[in-house]
Amino acid sequence: MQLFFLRNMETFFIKDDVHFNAKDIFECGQIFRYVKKEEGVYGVFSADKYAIVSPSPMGWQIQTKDREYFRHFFDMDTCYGDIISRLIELSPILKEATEYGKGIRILKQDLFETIISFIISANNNIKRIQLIIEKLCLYLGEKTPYGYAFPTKKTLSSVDAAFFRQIGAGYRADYLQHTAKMLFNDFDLEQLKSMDTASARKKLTELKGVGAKVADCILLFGLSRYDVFPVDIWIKKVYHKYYECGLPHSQIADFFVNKFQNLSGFAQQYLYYYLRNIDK
DNA sequence: TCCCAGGCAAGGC
DNA sequence: GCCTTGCATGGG
Repeated sequence: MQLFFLRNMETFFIKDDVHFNAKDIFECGQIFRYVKKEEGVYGVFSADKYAIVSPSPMGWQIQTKDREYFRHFFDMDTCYGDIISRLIELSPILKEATEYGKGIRILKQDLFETIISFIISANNNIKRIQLIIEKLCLYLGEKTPYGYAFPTKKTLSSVDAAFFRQIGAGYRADYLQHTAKMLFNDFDLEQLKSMDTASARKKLTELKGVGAKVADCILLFGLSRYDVFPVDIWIKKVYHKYYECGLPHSQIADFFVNKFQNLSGFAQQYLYYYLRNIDK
């Protein structure tokens, strides 16, 4: 096993835990700025921070300048074993889904980056989403020794829609331009943290390009709200394959939140990852 | 050529 | 409220 050592980086280890697996964490669809270096070895960016995750004889090795940030980022204070057993009690299919994706952890991502990234994600495929975000960082992000940071609110608000079109954002260019300006000028992200989930969702949908599904992704990955269930094309397949199927699209999220309550976000991510890789 | 991708906004009813 | 349509782009 080759170890990747970086200068000026601290190292910490996550002792062997079946509920921590780099592949599951990064490839389950929750995050776009990661690079697979070799089997089990990933570089991951969050805002202007960076870490390398690799398996080692002492457990998962995390190398970073921002140790505490990434302990929090990887949600190390949550016991995923408990969550999984409770989910299995709530719905039988979660037994297979959590077995398949047992190494998933829901990352605590940078809020601004999450908003912009998931606006780009709408009606798009993951490869292209990653490519567009990569260009965003390359052209507007600060250069660091390990790659480009995500652009700041100020920088992102200073470019026009033509820039976003040029990097391939398509019709989302206007949403991005408008929302970047809103977030820099008069939209207070901090207030969202003290709002209840329903109010925060309503507030988020005031942003251009943020509808019900994107808002739920922002709440889940950027605000650590677990009483949400983002419904995209894959979750619709889950719904029709494993659950009842008489509800209109707009009520499917409520159906799942009613079932999984404050574990909905976890359930959603296991089911999404499972169906995307099993069903294709 | 058509269909699809972590949907949204706008307009019709 | 729910449903339909148009929407940029690149890959299959």
